[in-house]
Amino acid sequence: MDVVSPELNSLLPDEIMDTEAIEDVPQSQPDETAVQSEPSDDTSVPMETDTPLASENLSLSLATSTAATITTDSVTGTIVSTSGLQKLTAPFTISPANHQIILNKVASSQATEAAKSAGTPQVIKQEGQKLLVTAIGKSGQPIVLQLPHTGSKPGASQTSGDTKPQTPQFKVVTLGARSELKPVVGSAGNQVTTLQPQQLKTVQIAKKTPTSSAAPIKFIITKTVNSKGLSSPTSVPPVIAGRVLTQTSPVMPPRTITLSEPHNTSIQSIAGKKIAISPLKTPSKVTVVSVASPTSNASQKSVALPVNVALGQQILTVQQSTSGSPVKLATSQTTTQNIKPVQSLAVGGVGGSQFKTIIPLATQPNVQQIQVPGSKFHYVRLVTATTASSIGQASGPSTMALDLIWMSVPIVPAQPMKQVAPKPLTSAAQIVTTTQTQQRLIMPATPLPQIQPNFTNLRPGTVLAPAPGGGNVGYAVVPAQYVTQLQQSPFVTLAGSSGFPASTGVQTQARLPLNGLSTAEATSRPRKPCNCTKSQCLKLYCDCFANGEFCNNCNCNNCFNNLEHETERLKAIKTCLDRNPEAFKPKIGKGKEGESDRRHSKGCNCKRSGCLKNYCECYEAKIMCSSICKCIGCKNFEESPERKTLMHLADAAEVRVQQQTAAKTKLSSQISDLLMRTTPVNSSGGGRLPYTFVTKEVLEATCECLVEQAKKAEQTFQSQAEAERMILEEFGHCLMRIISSAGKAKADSASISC
DNA sequence: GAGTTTGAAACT
DNA sequence: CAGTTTCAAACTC
Repeated sequence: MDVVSPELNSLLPDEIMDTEAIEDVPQSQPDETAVQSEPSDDTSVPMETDTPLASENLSLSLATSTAATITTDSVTGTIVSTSGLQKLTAPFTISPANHQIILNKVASSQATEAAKSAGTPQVIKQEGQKLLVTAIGKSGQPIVLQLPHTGSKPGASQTSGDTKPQTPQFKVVTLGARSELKPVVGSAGNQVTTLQPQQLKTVQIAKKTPTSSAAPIKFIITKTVNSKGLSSPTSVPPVIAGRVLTQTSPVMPPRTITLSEPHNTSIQSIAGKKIAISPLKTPSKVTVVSVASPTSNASQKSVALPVNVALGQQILTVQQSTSGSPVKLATSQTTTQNIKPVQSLAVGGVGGSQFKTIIPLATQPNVQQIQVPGSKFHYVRLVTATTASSIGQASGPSTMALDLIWMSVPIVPAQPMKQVAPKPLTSAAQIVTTTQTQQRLIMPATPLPQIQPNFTNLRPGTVLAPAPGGGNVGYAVVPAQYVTQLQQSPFVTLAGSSGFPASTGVQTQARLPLNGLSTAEATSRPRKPCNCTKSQCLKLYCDCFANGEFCNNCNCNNCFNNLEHETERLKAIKTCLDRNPEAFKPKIGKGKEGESDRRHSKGCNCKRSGCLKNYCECYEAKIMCSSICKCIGCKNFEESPERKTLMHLADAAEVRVQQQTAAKTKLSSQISDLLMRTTPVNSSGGGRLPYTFVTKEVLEATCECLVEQAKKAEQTFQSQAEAERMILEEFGHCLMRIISSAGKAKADSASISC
């Protein structure tokens, strides 16, 4: 196991790297019932830690037994929040079909006892927040999430007399596991324990709330890497730190849940099982992502089930790997104070697949946390097993081959949750065929015109609950940049077949909006590989580095912008931030207050390009120069005729490219269609008849007829002219018969095809 | 593809 | 902060 070395720690700002607040929470609830059943006491806090969370806490839990008994299409009940001084009751609906639970606060807390008596999972939900819990693929496998306070109000929920910062806690609880898989849990004692089936493991990460109002909260990142080293980065919008409880039955595979609290988060997927998530870009645009749940299937065997659970402002992504598709995940939480051991819970996989839990502990080397100075984001290097047998077997993880996964854990203050009216999946959404055991993300190919107006004002992470009975699809608003990544990831395409075919695709590097480019622009074209030769990709000359990305599939030489040179990279990051704290922030941001247009944060300094070439950062970002630009001879302003001309030309060129592309596509399709035809039958009425009817046999027969006709003329002593006429006449008859036969065959073919 | 131009980043 | 150098992308041929 790797831990952050003192050297690395020293490189990072204290306010970021100080993770002492992360507590190693003892697994005080080793059995299912302890976790499944929330305390009957309304004032009790359903968390294992002794830190009172009060009203800031959010908890959502689903009892294993209860979930197992959910066989109807839906279960409706009430969840009661009993966190501290605030009592919240929230009606909830559990729909096994979609495995989503939408919580809405209600004014009453009366359902506490009812829920308890009925064995109903209790969910403690913070006021104003909405939780969407998506089970991992099927009923009986609910994900229980408990969310602590958002961190935006540090200490707000503290009880009187408690001078210590509140300790929001994040917990991952996994109940049971597939028999062939064992969750691996690291403990503070540098131990690795293996969860037995049906054994409940509670991993809780405590985080002290920073005294600052901008309390960074880290959250959850889910990363799935299959056996081929492919990963499925999932962006995690701002989320409230919380608890995640994953329940698995003995026959069900353990769940892998990675949680993070990102802020300005960008996820970078890198081939080679390395994940780098950049926090350096602030999502400026949100895209609606519908989260679909698979149908219930208790017998799922090989499944890739990505589940995005939006929690507050964040989306939890839970993905279950398929066989041969190890899932690597990590739970990490950083704080600005007091590093304490952090446990991550890894869950097993299916049949040789690898579910693993990475448990970052300050004293243990299995997780390395690296904070990007000033970026409110840090990397977590996860040590994971790469051999299916090591983890998938009950023999324990001691023999597992370790691999590394890097995940960024953005630190973001939680944001208030927006209530959004449920929107059913509409036809505008991209159709995703959901297999019985698979869960897919459904992302509208178009902005869902019916609901877009509502979405445009939503904050990332907003959860749109599916309309009651409106199907099994909900929506979560996530930064658009994440959608691109999702679209690239098996989460979308995937989840698919049991063989996880989609995951076999090459994992591409994250596409981040570059310097203010719109999401569409950023996502419409892949990020260019850098060609750095002298900077080692550790200076801002390198676009990859500047965008907070690792180099991947680049053409650079002597590249240090990778995990192999983490020390150097961190130094470089620190150097850049020392030089310019805004170095990794998007250059294109909002204009002055009241201005809606984007503008370059520093302005350009162009002298020769007239700001009408891509040398100009403003022009490159497709924005006009502003008053802060120091350019000379600028022509990149609204009324500039040169700019308009260029724009028109660019538009025309783009149209031409699109047309050419469309023409090529059409032509290719037509060619393919022609090649695919086995019988060249002309489908158009009155068209040509199939030439294939003029076969060798037909020709021979025709010739025989003509010869026979010639002989007949000769035998009857016909003149040459008459003989020719007879032969030609016979030839005509032959042609007529050929045509007739062809036409008949055509008709027969048509009738068959129809 | 090589060479040139350009402007941001880095350096002094 | 200004001037210079370095650097890699954009651009031209």
